[in-house]
Parts: sequence; structure tokens; C-alpha cells
Amino acid sequence: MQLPPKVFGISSWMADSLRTDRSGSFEPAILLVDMDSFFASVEVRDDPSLLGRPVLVGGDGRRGVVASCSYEARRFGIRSAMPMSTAKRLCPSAVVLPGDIARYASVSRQLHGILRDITPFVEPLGLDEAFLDVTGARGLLGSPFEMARMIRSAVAEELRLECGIGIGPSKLIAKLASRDAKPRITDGGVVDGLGIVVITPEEVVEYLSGMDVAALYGVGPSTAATLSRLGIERVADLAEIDPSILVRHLGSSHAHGLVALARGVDPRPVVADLVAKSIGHEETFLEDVTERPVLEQRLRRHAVAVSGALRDSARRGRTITVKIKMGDFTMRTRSHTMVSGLDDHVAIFEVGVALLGSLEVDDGVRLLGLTASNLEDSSQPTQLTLQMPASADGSEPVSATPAALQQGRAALEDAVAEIRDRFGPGSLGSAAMLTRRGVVVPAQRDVPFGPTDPDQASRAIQEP
DNA sequence: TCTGGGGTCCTGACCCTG
DNA sequence: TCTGCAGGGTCAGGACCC
Repeated sequence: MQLPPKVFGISSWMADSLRTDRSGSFEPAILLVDMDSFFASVEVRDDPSLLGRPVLVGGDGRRGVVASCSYEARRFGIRSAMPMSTAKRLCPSAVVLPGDIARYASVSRQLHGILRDITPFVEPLGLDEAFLDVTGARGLLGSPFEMARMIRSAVAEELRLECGIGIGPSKLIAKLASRDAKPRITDGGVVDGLGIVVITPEEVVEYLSGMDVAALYGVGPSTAATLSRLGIERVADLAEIDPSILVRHLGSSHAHGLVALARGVDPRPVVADLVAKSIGHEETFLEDVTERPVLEQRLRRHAVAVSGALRDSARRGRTITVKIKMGDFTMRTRSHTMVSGLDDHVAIFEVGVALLGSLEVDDGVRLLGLTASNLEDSSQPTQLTLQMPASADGSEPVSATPAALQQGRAALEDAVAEIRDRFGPGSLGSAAMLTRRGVVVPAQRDVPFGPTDPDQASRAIQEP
């Protein structure tokens, strides 16, 4: 790797230490690498005609939201998670793109490859961010600052993308520093970020003290409102409070954790090779749904998607949860835990239907989700059911034993997965997944970022 | 014209068991 | 046999993150 072609900015926080000692002798040393406007930047990179234009990536339906936007779009006040309708009103000339998760995931894998050249201790945080623990890499590669320069250089050369990097003695500080490293929107337009920002242990308390409590990890709108009611607005206020005062408002774990963060104490380690604890799929309907057959058809699609993801990761889920969001945004969940896990879409669907049956849907369902959790390794033995399965029309038991039937289902799932891998996600599905046009509606993972017309989604998949 | 999707973690209520 | 208690598992919901 070569040194980057660009001269990096230096924060006031690091200026003195930069001039004196760049050995990065503090430990642990954590880096947070954060790609700039990741999805939008990939789109602009792959289509130079978009350069300099406001680009929005996200669902373009009535209920879609912005998943990512270019800095040119941010100048209009557009932010991630904003309803797409609002974003288009703020910037009617914006280019709206549906997004391509598979392509972004591919770029993300390349990024992680670059990061693992620095250290094996890489903890991905979504597709576009990752923590690195470079404490042990300094002897070989130099200071954390030098490693950050190498990473930015490699990302620019190999991926033709930009990233900001925060360096600190903990995850919290690295994360906050990375925000300072990224481009900013000002009245005058987009201002280049510092690129790399270092906060040393001696600077932590002062760095945090002036910040709003909402800057802390774990403080969202609800917790910020609770703290505000208690007169706590700044991190310095929070750092001085006795955690026991907060316990009855936030719970013990949250209260003690937040006060520790405010005091700059964040013992969370960087964990490489995190294993997922749940796998799920959910989808928002174009219009609220009250008809159970429609909900069950969508549930079947989710079951196929969840089953596929479980098999891809060689896992089975012992707990199946059905989630519905009503038209007024209230959430309901129902879950069921079994003796042993499932990865077969028929069985997952059957549990899901039973759970859905216990939920009231007459007021209209906005979103339906299905999640498998309590995951276990597929290599573990399966507890076979004692119940004789019914025939297809439910009239009488079939002659196959439960064990033979479960083995048959497993073989069928494998064959379906192989055909989808070879011919595409819309190539094969159950009859219940057909649209009026006779095409298979693919799982939501292939049509990301918000509700879309199913016929339209299918055409997008079918037409190369 | 509001508010996606895929996750993690925590809490409290409830039930079962020893 | 009954009661009280502690601990663990399950379930439902909420908050938060990217």
C-alpha cells in the first residue's frame, strides 16, 4: 500500500499530539472505518453521469424511505431514513435509484478484505462500517494514524471510494471521532472532512464533555427525552450524575452503561466473526391489509426467505416470531419456541400461520415480519415430531413416517435452493407465491428499501 | 401526502420446577 | 400436602443501531 495522495485534515484535538508523538502508544487502539454515503457513492462510482448530482437510494414507493443519499442531496436537508416522498419534495431534481444490495455487499466484502490485511480483529457494523482493534498491529505497521492512512489509500485505489476513520481508545470514542472525520454540510456547501481524527485517552473527557447526550451510543429519541426531563442535556451533566438516580427511569443496565460512557469508559471489545443471533424478513405493504389469505401469502414468502438464509448459514431456529405493525404504527408480536430448530420453509410457515392466527388484524396490517431466533447449528441432531403428518388436503394421515417426511422436505429445500442459485430468485417458488401475471414473487431481500408493486418487482428480477 | 428493513439488547410479567 | 421462594425459560414489547 502507498501513502494516500491527499493531505489529511487534522483536528484541533490531535494537532499537538501529531506534532509530538505519532507512535500511538495508548492502548487499546480502536479504529472505526466509515464509508461516505456508501450506497450512493457506489452508484456514482459505477455511473459517472451521476457525479455532482443529488442521488437518492431507496424505495420509491409511497411508503419508501431514503437508505442513502449523496452529499449533494444532503445540501437540500435530505437525510437517511427520511420518507422518500419528503426527500423528493425537498429536491425534485434528485436522481432516485432503487438500490442493489448484492452489489453493495460485494463492495463491502472487498472493503473487509482490505481491513483484514491490517488486522484480523475486524468487527463489521453493517455493510459500510467496521471497528478494527489495531492494538497488536502497531509493532508491524506503525501507529494507528499510519494504519488509517494505509486504509484510506487502499480504499481510494482499489474501490475508488472515500471513507472517514476515527481513532480512539474505545469503540465509543472511535465512532464519535469518525463522525468528525467525514464531510460536513454547511451553508456554503459540502466541506471536506478531516479524513482521519485521533482522540487520545488524555483528550477523552474534554472531547466528550461539550457534546449533546444524543451523541452517545444508546441514546435515541426516547432516552434523550427522558434525560431532558431530568435536566440532563450534555454529556458532562450525565457524567456527574449518580447512576442510581437514573435506574428507575432507564433500568439498571442502561443507566449504569450510559453514565460509564459519559465518563469515557467503554470496555466493549472488538469482536471478530460475530455470529448472527436471529434471521428474519419483514415487508411493508403498499396498503394496509386485513385479508388473512393475503397475509398468509406474504408469510409464505418470508418463510422461504428465512429458510434460505438459515440454510445458507447452516443454522436452524428454535424460536419463530411473527411481528405485525398496524396502521397506527403499534407493534404486536407472537412467538413460539420449540424443542429443536427449524430450517424448512413449510414447517416455519406452519408455525407462522398459527402465530398469525392469534393476532387481531381487522384494523389493517401495515407490515408483516417473520424471524427465527434461538439459532442452533444445523449439525445438531433434530428432535423428530411424534405427530403423523396429514395429507395435502388434510383429510387423512400420509403413509410416510415423520422422519422420512422431514428428510424429504430437507432434500426438497436443497433442490429448490440449487435451482434458485443457478437461475435466479424468481425462477422457482410455490404456487401461493405466484402473482396474477404468473411470475414468482422473490423474497424481499432481493427487492430492498421499501414496498414496491409485486408485479413490478418481479419484472425487475425477470428482465436482465 | 410522513415514517424501510435487518438486526441486538433489555425489561417485566408470567409460568414452571425444585 | 401445602406454601413460599429462587432461578430459569418463555413471551411480548420497547428502544436503539446502521
